Parts: sequence; C-alpha cells; structure tokens
Amino acid sequence: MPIPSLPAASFSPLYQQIKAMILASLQAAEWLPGSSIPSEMELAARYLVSQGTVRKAIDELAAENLLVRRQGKGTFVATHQEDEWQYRFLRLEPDTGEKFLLVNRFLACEQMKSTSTIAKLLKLKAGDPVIQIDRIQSFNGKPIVFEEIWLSATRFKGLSLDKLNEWSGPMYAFYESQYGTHMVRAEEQIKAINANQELATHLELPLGHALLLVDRVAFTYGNKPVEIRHARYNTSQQHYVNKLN
Amino acid sequence: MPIPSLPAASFSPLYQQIKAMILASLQAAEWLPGSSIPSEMELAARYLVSQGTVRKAIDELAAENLLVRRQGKGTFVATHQEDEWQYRFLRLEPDTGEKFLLVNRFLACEQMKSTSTIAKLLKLKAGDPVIQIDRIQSFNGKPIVFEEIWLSATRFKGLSLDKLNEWSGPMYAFYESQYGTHMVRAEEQIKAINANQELATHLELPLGHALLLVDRVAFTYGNKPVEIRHARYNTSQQHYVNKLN
DNA sequence: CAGTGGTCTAGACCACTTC
DNA sequence: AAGTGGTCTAGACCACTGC
Repeated sequence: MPIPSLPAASFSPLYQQIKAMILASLQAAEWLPGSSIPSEMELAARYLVSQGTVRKAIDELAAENLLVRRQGKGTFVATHQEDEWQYRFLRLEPDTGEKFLLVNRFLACEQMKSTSTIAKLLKLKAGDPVIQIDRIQSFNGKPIVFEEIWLSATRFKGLSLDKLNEWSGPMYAFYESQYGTHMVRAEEQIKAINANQELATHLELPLGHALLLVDRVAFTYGNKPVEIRHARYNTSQQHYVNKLN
Repeated sequence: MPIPSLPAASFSPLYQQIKAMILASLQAAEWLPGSSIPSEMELAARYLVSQGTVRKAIDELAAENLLVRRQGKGTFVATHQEDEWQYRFLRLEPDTGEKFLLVNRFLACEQMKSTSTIAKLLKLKAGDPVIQIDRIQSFNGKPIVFEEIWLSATRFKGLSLDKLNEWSGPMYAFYESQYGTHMVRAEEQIKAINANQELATHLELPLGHALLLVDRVAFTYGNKPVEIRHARYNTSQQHYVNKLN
C-alpha cells in the first residue's frame, strides 16, 4: 500500500492561526479603525491559548502597521485619521525640510467604464463602473502634484465632487470615515517623464520639463486593491524619499 | 533634602542591552558576514540571561536585516555576497518583469579632495581625500544607469580602476570582501531631471530627455555613512519600485 | 541522533495609564 | 488600585538540518 504524499500546507503555528482570526475580525469590521481591540488576556481566553501566543500574533500585525500598541492603554486598530498617520504614504517632501502643507483642488469626479488596465489592477471586470477623480495639490500657492485617481464605483457609491469638496484632509481618512475602507499598504512604480502640454499647463511649467511619474495601487485588508493613482510630481523644489533596509 | 531628579535614560530592557552587545561584536568584526554567530543557548550562557531574552534581541537584528536566521542551521551575519542579497538595494526593474542583468563599465576612479557637500554627507572634514568612481550600467547593450560614487579614501585605500575591473559582481559585495565594509542600510532622495549634454551622450538619449535622479547615502554598522551615490536612471523601459507599509 | 532555531505555556514582575 | 501592554524566566516540545 503506497504511503500517501505529504499534505501541501504542512504546518501552521498556532499564533499564525490566531493572527488570521484577528485579521478576519478586522476585515469584518468587528473592531473599527481607531478603537481598541480586546486585551491580550481576553483574546487568550477567547481563543483558548496562552497570552504569549496572542502576543506574538499581535506583534506581527503591529509590525505590519495594522494594529498599534500603546502601553498601559491597549491595542488599537490603525487609522489614517490620527495626526501621525495622516500622510503615512506621502513620500514627497520639500528640499528645505520645512513642513509640507499641501492644499487640495479637485478638478473632476466622474463615473466611467473601466479600461482593461484599470480593471485588471483593481481586479474588476473590464467595463465595470469606476470613478475617476482629478486633483491638483499645491504648496505655497505653487501646483506640485497633478493626479488621476480611480476607485470602484460600487465600493465608493455616491462619491461626488461636492462630497470631496466638503472634506478637508487626506483622502485615506476620507475613504475610511465615509466608506469604511481602510488602506493597509500600497505599491508604487516610479518613472521620469517630460511634461506634455496638459501637464505643463496644470503644473505651470514649461513644456518638456522633467516630472516624476508615480503609479500607485493601494490595498485594503485581505490584499484587495481598491485605489489606483497616476500622479505626476514637480520635483524642482521637493523630492521623493525612500529608506532601504 | 531635595529628591534627585529622574535620570535621563530612565529604562533599558535587558534584551536591548544584549542587542547592543551583539551589534558591537558585529561592528568589531568578531563575526564576519556570511559566517554563523554562536547559538542562542551559547549567547544566553555568555550574557547570563535566558534564551528567550537572547531570542528577542536576535529577532530585532534579523528584522533589521543585520542577521539571518536559518532553522536547524543557526543564525548568520548578513552578507551581500549571497545570491539572494546581491541586489538588495536595487529598486530598478524592467517594465516587462524579465530578469535584470546589468553590465558594468567603469569610466574613472580618481582620488580628489572632498567638496563640502560630500564631506558633510560622509561625516568627513571638507578637503579630506575621497575617491570618485564613474560608471555606466547597461542592460541588453543599452546604457541605463550613469552614476558617480564617492568613498572615503582612507577607508578604501588603494582602490583603483584596475581593482574595479578585476571584480565582476555588485559593488557592495566588493566593498565587503575587499575592504571589510558591510552596508547595512541606505537612504535615497529621488527627483526627475532633464538630461544635459553629458548625460544625453552617456545614456544615448536626446538632450532634455527626462531621467530619474537618485541620490543615495549608504551606511555601515553604527549608522556610519560610507558611500555616496549620485545616479541617473533612464526609465523609459524600466521603473523604480517601492512598497509602502 | 544531536544540535539548531521555532513554538507554546505558565507565572512573576515591571512600566505606563487611568481612575 | 486596577488594568493594560512589556519584560524575563524556565521548561517542554516541535521542525528542520546535517552527520
């Protein structure tokens, strides 16, 4: 009699299973961004494991910036609405090092059928409805960023220029408070391009001026892509920073 | 009698002290890149703490990519000479996703007096001797990267064009094997620029073509800056990738 | 089979926050 | 003082590697 081959998923530590259960609770919005989750002891009792095992699960989620630990207070669900996290994904900063206060101006917010490229990135079907937002961000009165943003129209139902204009603050805080969608991570691809006529006009630069092109896909819980950005930065007075570890 | 004010450094966990001691051993080259450090039990005995405390110290060093754990084998000092780590700091990749094989061509390697900018970044005194290297990297015969590199001439004594040309492989593996200098992390600042005549010639592009300008400072143990790079990437067929967490 | 890192537990105590 | 996360220990057992 042949010996059965080994199972594919050979081994999963307890703390990984706990981590998955906590993640599921986050995804199911059982605990909302900004609020505290049960204490380590409570979770240990709920899952019938020791505190140390819960600890290790939470440690990893905190390392991934999904949870935030605060000694003496508790463990909290990460939120883009905290001051510290407002510009967590913004890597642009002034060459001078001064504080960077970007002012928003929305140019458009329209529903359209997704192109095949957008659909693929958002894991939708080509032609599914998406919302396109155009915006310019300025610093000290100078336009610095021009970007187009795409969102699934079903997830962000009813999003309009008016709603955007009522909001003052970062987009990710907006998504979170208005649509219950918390961004967990993002991936960017960066190129240098020459400004065409449209970009030159928007960013008040000569035709052909070099710009940073930043393509971003942002993900919510469960590695679900929910936002596409196609941004151009004027980097004459500011730069993109990155730390390599 | 007045109560003495609180000490400035109020509290330092044991595992942080252990971590500092391991770091000191790395910096002192007691254990070399690629070799294994003593087992957790041995270190626990040496420092008179429990295995768990050593574990936590090593966990953090592994998270910072200074050490690499291998179950069943031991814990090893990170090295740029392993295949996996060869291009740890290279964030450029082809749009097509194919494998990126860059070919080196060194244009110059000359000693000079450091400018004040270079000196400040390398934490040297202005005028201290540095070595400047110019190189071009090509992919499929096309020049993609032109960069200037500066190193302290005292740390990299005797570095010459001949030595560079004898070497085939990444620079950081070269620094490590030839000068005992292991790079731990790096910081980059990125801008978009228009190619001037010199860059256009080197990268075989029309004048004014947009290029990615990447300024890098690389650090060895103890946050000591030891290498400056001033690189320009042609990003028409490739892009810079970044993950935001 | 011995040695390594990886997991899990139980319990003690510390540091910080809040009441 | 009570409750939270943070540190530290000791010991058991598991998974992986190499002899």
